[in-house]
Amino acid sequence: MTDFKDLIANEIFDEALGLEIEEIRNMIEIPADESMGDYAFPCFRLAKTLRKAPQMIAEDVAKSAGGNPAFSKVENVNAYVNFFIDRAYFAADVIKEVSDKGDSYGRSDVGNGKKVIVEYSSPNIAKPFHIGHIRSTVIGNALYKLYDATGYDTVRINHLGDYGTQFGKMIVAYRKWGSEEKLASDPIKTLLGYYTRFHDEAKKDPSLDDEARETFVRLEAGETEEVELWKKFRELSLAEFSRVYDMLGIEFDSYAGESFYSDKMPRFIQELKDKGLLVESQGAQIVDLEDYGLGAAMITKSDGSSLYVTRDIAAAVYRKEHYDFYKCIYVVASQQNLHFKQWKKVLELMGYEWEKDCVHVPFGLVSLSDGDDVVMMSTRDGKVVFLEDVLNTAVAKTAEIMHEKNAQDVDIDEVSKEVGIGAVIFQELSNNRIKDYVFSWDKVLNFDGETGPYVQYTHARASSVLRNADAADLEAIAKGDIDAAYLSGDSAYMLAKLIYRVPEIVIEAADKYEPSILTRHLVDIAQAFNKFYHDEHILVDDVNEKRAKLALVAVSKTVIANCLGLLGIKAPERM
RNA sequence: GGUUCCGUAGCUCAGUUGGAUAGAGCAACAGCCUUCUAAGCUGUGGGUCGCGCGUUCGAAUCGCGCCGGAAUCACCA
Repeated sequence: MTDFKDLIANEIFDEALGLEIEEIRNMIEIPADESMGDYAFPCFRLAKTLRKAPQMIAEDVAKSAGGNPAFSKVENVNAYVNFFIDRAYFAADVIKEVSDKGDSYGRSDVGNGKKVIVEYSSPNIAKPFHIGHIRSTVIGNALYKLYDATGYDTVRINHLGDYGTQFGKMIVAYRKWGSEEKLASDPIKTLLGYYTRFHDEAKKDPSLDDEARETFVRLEAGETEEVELWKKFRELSLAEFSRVYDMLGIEFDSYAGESFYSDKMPRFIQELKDKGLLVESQGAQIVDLEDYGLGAAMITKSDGSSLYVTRDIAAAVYRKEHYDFYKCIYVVASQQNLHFKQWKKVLELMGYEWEKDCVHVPFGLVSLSDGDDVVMMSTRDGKVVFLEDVLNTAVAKTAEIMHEKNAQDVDIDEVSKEVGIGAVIFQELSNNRIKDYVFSWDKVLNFDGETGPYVQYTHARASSVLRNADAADLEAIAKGDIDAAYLSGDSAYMLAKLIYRVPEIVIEAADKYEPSILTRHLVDIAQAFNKFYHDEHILVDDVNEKRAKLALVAVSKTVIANCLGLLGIKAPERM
């Protein structure tokens, strides 16, 4: 595919301007308005060095840069030099590229096989998956796919919250009030019941908390009885989580959670001591980070047991030694910003220079509305929306709509899952990660406008047009036997331009750890396709015109499916 | 109180690493199915880009100061 910025930079280049080709390339921008061309080169900055009015510079550049057949027009407007690309040339270029690449259009090899670890989802064992957990899960999955698509060698880690004092609590509760049959029949709800009961009782009798801490100490010391119970809780929980992961189509390469690092910590505690970083404070061992404005990072509690930071240090070093990563990405809520800053600082003080390659990718908080108030989700107080309920409701609503519309030749069972779950994922990925939001049923169940179903619908619509085409037409476009001159209308051109940008958008989304960049672009593509669909009749009598338009439809369908795939969403043929 | 993040249309949000007249969707209203899927398309109304000062040829975007909201600040993760 032609790189038009390169092409333009080479046209503009002139030693008298005093700019390298690469500098010129970086200055080229895309005008806000179509009528001002496809690419623009602003000359303001040159005014100083050339000691000439920017308009005059633009005029000169425009004069010398014309003449290439790829451009239909090059003109200056005030200080801008505007480039108009020849539309037929452009459409032919884009269609050929997407047709050749097919499923791999949008992928690139900028990662050059370097190892990238993505840690995401990481739920706490023994607690239900709620709507807050979807963020790390879905954003992390999209980032994994984006890194995979840009040529990195990826490892997906589910850093399970399967350790810590909470398991001391759970074991104490189970021993006091537990029942094996209840646990087997509905594990998560039963475990959750123990957990909430523990907290209620501990309010009255604080000695329970001490008992829980002691129990965790025994668990960490490897006492058989505690370890057996903990194993049981972990396995039962994992089985339930995998049901949700299956619905979302999400997999992991490793489930090495916090417990995995339990026996790997003493080495680092010793190392911290040896390096003179560890200080005793009120019976606990800390690293003092006051000088960096980061407070104190607690490494071991006064009873000697470990903490979050300790386990994360062990995990990071283990991963570096085991995977030798180029980059390790942590998709974890912004609530833990301080924790990650402390942890990185400790690694830095320990002399691990590669801590710079560890990236915390934070995301905003999901809260619930409670009357006029907005409240944080709380499993304990029952103020919680379960992810599985949201997914099931979205699927049911989709099936209802499909029945209303009398969908023909469609497996409603299958497609309603793809669309309903796709809607939930899509919504999660459509805003900037960092934004907080308040969960709303109306919003997740809205399938109009900038939504997953809208994009999927566009894909199904394109598929439908292709089904209505003749075999001879499809054969011709497969061979590339088309006349792109029929694709110079505004809406066809707009669509082609958006498709052209997909590979760079994928790279940008990965670089910025921001799947929403791709989601937004995908909505733009769907809008452009629908406009094209309405503006121009596709299956016209004129064979050449029909084939050119069909080629653009086929290419659009491929691109939409590829982009949905990168977000972890299915692209049904009919809906 | 310290630190970090957020503030753009009634609501939810984009805004291309400082550029040309600030854009979508939802909601409201008005149109478009005897041609390819109306989960669609077209149009109308709706803005002191939280406020102020500064840097610059140029600021929603960068700096500083306020105002408002959120998260977080040692034995949870």
